[in-house]
Amino acid sequence: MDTRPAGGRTRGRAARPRQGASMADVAQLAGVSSQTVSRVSNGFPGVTEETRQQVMAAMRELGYRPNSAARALKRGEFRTLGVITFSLSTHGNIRTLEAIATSAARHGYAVTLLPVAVPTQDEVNGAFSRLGELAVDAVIVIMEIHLLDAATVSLPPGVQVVVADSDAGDRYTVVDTDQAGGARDAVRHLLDLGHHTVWHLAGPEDSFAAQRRANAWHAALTEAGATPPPLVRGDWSAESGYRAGLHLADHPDCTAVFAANDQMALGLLRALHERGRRVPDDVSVIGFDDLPESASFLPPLTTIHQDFAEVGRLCVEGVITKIRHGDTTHGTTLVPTRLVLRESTGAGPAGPRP
Amino acid sequence: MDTRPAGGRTRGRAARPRQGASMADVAQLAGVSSQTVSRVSNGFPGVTEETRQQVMAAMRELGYRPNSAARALKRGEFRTLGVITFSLSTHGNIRTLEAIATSAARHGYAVTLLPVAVPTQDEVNGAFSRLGELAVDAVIVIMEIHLLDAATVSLPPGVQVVVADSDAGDRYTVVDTDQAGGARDAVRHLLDLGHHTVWHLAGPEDSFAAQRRANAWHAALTEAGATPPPLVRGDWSAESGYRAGLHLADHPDCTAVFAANDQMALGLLRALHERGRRVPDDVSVIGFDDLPESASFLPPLTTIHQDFAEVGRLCVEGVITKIRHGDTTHGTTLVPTRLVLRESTGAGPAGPRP
DNA sequence: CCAGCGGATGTTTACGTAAACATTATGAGA
DNA sequence: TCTCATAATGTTTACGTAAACATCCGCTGG
Repeated sequence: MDTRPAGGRTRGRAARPRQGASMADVAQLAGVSSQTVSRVSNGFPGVTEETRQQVMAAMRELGYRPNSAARALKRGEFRTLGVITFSLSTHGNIRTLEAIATSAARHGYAVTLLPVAVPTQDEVNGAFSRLGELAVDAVIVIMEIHLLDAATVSLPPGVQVVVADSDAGDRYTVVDTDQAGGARDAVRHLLDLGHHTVWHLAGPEDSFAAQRRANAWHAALTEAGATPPPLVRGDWSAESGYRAGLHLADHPDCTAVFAANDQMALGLLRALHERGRRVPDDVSVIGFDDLPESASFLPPLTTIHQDFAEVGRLCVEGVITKIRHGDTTHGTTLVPTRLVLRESTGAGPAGPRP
Repeated sequence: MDTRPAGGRTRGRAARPRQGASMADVAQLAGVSSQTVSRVSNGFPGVTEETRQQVMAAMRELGYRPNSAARALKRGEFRTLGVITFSLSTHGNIRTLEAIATSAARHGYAVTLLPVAVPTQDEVNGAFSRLGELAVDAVIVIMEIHLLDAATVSLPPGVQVVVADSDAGDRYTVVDTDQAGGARDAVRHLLDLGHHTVWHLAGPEDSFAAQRRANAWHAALTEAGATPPPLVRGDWSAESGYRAGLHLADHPDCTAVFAANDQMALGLLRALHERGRRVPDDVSVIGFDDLPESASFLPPLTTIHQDFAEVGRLCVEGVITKIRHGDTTHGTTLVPTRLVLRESTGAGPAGPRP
């Protein structure tokens, strides 16, 4: 019996750093060729049950694990998806990322994270150039498209891309929440409750999601014959919502506010409370996102639920389809939203519609 | 001039799926050997400036990108860290992950995500066995240790591990927030404000973080000569905080509550408000985590700030040190917390201490 | 004037896997 | 009994890179 430690080599360098037994080692122990080990390892047919068992036993004994680098080199694919996103600070990005990771795992893909700390152009370029050397077959970008557009570094050839949370269906495959539909639902909900019009606390100007929510808000109002009040600008943060709320509290004719996300709605609620305006009696507030915490706001927040999990899932399936079929078509897939009724919205001055 | 498309091959299979030019292609175009290309690619000395420029030009022309699979195979390392975590649902995990990704990138490492959807034992085992085939040099586990302990699958040999958010310094290298210190600070702050004692809204029983916060709460109280009230159990969610709050609101002698996280504190605030108990006039509330939103709670929440970024950074540095030096020692690194004073805590019945 | 040195570059080889091809058994049908 | 097909297994080779070693060159110093 061979008494050398598992993974030892007869010839060559004493210390192979970290990497256990190879196919050759297993083959030797099992008394077969390494090709047979390969067949067993990949579950290929044409191996006797007896041989298979021997090989399996040898694998167990040596603690054999396929070397994924060698595999990737041979197969020409990594079975890995890259995810580019700047900062995981927003709830949506995280939920999407989580769904991507889960969905990718289900398809046998690993997920590699490419964080872009600061969303400057340099950082984005850096991420994309790093990407070139990265072991990924495809990339999912969770990022506002203008940053992607401005990137001077081109994507490595052969690396497929799907973009989430953006609108560039003409140049990329895009999966996104139906921002416009959700915003429209929010506005209609408030109008249906009898509010003459709806104010909008928008996200930052450079965000397409914010822009589309604001556009849809405006369109839904004019469609319904209501006069859009001046748009109030926030930056997604609760703090900015608070500041905007102090401002809005001074408008006595403001009875309904659609905040472009739940965090700003939170700040808004605080400001209104401080200024003695009751929600929903004096002012109705609706948010967008449906954070887990939103149900515990004061009062619990009526909001538009986004199905981030579905967005992530569709991103992965889209990108894997592209890998499989070398697909180069573009297009946008929209994931519907859902109105979640809680206690922050109530009847307006005109009374609820029948 | 050669008119074949870049990356084309004279011999062999027509369609090499996705993979551009190789070193050999660059070498041929530049009129040098592939070894020289390798030297240029890795920035090694011993190459004339003139040759270097020629090679670089050829690289650009062919869009050459080093094949990371081949590199990994040759070098025996992947320059990749795996991160195991179940669900990215908690603020802390995400912040830690973000810091890990950023810090890893700075060290030239990529980060691969290993999500464990449901924290069942099977799932954890699955993640660990997938890990064996995964292209990672080391693993950072963000997980309660009891799940790691119960995993029947052993880690692949040669893969270093660092655990965050846990306490297993005797068996693993651990980086964690100083849970006990933070909890002690929270309790002392409330006692200093003149509260006779402090109630505790704890996290779930199976969480070590929750357990340590609860233990420290108890210890700090007895140390100070105060009588610990019965512990109230939550599950980290705002909803559970709300339920607990309804319960606590009925105790007239409850003037100060230390919630084990900010989300439960949020629910607690809502319940107290609903029951007409003013914060901080009637009841003081302190949280733990310092979510970005906590400053916009009603009222803004006094809380214990956790430095997740530091935890992530230390995890990466720890694990890279281990990789470099084959370190097998264990030990725990604690990251200090910081008391963030806002408006949810105020003077107790005994009045603030001098 | 030549040995010898050192810098620049080329050649060989191995990393671990798996496709492609080659070889050896086994058994069925003529 | 002797093909010949077929299944089981072995052998060769290539994937792209980089370490190790080999070669070539010009120049310095004796």
